[in-house]
Amino acid sequence: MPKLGMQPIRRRQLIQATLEAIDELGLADATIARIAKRAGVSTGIISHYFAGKDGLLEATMRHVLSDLGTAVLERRTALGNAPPEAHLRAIIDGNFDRSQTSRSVMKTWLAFWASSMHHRPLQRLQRVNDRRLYSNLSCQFRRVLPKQEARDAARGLAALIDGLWLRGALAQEGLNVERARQLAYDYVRVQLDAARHTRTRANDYA
Amino acid sequence: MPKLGMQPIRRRQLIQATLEAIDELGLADATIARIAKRAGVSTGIISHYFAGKDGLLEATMRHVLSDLGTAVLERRTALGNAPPEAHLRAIIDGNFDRSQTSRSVMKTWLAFWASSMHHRPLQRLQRVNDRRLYSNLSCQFRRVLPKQEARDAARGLAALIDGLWLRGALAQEGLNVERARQLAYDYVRVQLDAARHTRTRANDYA
Amino acid sequence: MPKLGMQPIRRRQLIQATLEAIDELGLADATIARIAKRAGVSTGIISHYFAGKDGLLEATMRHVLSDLGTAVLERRTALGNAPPEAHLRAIIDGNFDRSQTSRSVMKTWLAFWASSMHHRPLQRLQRVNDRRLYSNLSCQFRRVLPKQEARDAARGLAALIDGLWLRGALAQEGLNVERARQLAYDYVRVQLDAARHTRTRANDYA
Amino acid sequence: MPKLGMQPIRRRQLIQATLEAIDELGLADATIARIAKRAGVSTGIISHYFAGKDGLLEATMRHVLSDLGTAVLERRTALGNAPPEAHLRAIIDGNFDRSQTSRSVMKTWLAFWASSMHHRPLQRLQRVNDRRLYSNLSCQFRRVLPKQEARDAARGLAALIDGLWLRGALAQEGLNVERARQLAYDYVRVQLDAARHTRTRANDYA
DNA sequence: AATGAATGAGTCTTCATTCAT
DNA sequence: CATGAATGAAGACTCATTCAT
Repeated sequence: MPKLGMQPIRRRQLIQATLEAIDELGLADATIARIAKRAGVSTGIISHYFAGKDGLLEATMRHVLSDLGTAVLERRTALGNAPPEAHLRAIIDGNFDRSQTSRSVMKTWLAFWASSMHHRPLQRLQRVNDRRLYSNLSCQFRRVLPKQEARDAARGLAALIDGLWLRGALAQEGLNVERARQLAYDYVRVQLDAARHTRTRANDYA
Repeated sequence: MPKLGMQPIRRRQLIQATLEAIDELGLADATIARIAKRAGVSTGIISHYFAGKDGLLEATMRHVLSDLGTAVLERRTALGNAPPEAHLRAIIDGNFDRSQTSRSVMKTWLAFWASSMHHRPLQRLQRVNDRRLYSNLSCQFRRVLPKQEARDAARGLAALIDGLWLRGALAQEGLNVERARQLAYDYVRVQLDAARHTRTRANDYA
Repeated sequence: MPKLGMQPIRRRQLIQATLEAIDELGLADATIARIAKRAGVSTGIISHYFAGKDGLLEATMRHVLSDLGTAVLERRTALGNAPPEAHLRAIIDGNFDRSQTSRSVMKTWLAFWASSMHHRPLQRLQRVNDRRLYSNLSCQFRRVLPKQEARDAARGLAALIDGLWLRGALAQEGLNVERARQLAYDYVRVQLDAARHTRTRANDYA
Repeated sequence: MPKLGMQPIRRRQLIQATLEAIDELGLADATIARIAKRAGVSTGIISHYFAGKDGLLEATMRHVLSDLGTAVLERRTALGNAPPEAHLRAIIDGNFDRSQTSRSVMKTWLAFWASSMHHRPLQRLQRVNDRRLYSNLSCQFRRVLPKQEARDAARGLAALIDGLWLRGALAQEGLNVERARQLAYDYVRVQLDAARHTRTRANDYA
């Protein structure tokens, strides 16, 4: 019986199995045989749905990326045009969403980062994401900071977020999400405080 | 007798070739055949000197790690017991030393980070390094900050450094070392300023 | 669905090819590439069905062993509880069955004997077989001989059988099965005659 | 200082190391690197003295063979023209001499038997030895047995000796030399008794 | 005489992909 | 839609041999 609409189901199954396999074995040892076994399907099906292993990996990365985008977007749409600090916190929170801080996803991210250096399609995905984070941050900081300061604040915060993530992925004890978020909040506050002082002082001279 | 003392020469040669191969092809495609060809030697020699590919990779990571350690140490020994800010800047400078910011080394780092998640020996090396950076930073902050604040400042700065590095490795335009250092310096200054205010205010109340 | 139930067919094919390869080239030169070529399949299939070369060799030895067991058993089940001499002759005949005296099988045996000294799994198989022959013989001799004599007769006959086999394998002219069997029969007769004399004499004294 | 007459010393050293290596690792894993290390010399020296590994193995087999020949000959020259039984026992004793029943030598024998099937030079050595044993036995039996009986007795005894040896090499508990010799003696006695009966009966009819 | 560095052919194994069913 | 048998290229590793010193 040719079940209808199997495609999305199978795709989700296989992407999930891929994440698990990368978590458990690492990207290098996540062979399609093992992924297929974990998903409870045959190896042939992977080529059928993803046109090869690369397609599956790309789809998996796209999936994780999309989760990240959603996690951020959800928080921000709720805010309307709240002050910059709220939006910046929402972006931070999105980046430290539970969907992004599970060990399996963090490992996958790290693996993708490394292989994106030599894989055009992955590289494109990763760069789009990088720029999105940067421009989101930059845009918010710009509401209260001069252009150059806004950019630097965005660069610093983006680096801080990624760095906290990275060290969390590598550390024995894992990522302490609460603490990471707090450190990022602090960074935001400091940058915004600087803005306030500048403005105040500017007013003094007026 | 055959040429004596070839071992250190060959080892250096092969480690260099490994770095280049990882830079150009990525860790996954850095086969011993390609590494050997690049070094201008036969494949057999790798097993002879490193007891297999894993040994070569471990030695390569150790080499990069040792360069990093040296880069930091050199700057700090010149300082004696200068104030914390000087030491913190020296640590930052060491981490952004030219030996650590070449594209080839940054790619190698990223590759090692990813594979260290599933490779005990690499994991050990990486963790030792991680902890060294943290404890160095923590130690300096502790000279002027209460314990908890010092720790958080160290965590933040370590993450910022790694994050700047990471984003530099991934970015199309590469790492802007000058700007990265400046952002890290700013972070240090902010943390130390906080300390000064606290102390000043404490004095006010006295 | 792909061809079903290929496994037993392929396994038999590959075991047969292994026997031929060992016969022609010796165990040391029976590479899986050559075995696969002889079987008309690719090398990969060997790992697929036997999980590596060792698995194939073990399966091959097991196959030869099983043939030997069958050759002996067939002859003995036909005998019911015939006198010991008949059973002993059946065991001898089984050991010199055509399935065991082809040059290819004899060479394989010799090769396995040699490598069983340093290969646990093969050693186990070989020892089970050795003990089976000894205990079968011992058991039959015991029906007419005192314990100690029965054991020695069994040891002698087992050695004679293996020795005839061995020398047949090594000799230029090959194994003369008829003559070998006759020599073994003679050995049996002599041992049993000794038993009869003893008993007769015992009766004389009665 | 070019030491004089190193050749025989080195050769003996290397042959001894070869025997030990085969004992410990098996022929397949007795690489020249391991043999050389065991002998405390460099690998190059093996080619120098034996023109390659095959030469070393051949020399090793020749050495063992020569020990066997000596063990038999020594015992027989002491006998002069004693009766056949004494000579046959001497041959048996020589074959079970301590130089031939150490585990290391027995393993080596087995390995050589197996590889002699596909190595002309080893095969030649082995066949010369086989025939020597057979003709020695045959010659002694011939002194008291008709031609055909003598040949069969020789074939049987040769097989028995080799079989006892073989099973001793393979058995967990090793070779029980005393028991093996006794079983071979028994075989001789039986054959010679048969001769005596025949002759006696022949006389009766006279 | 002796070394051991270096080679590179040869081995086993793994794995993404294909395809007949 | 789905299977899994089969392929064969590519990988890491081993090892006998060579040769400059």
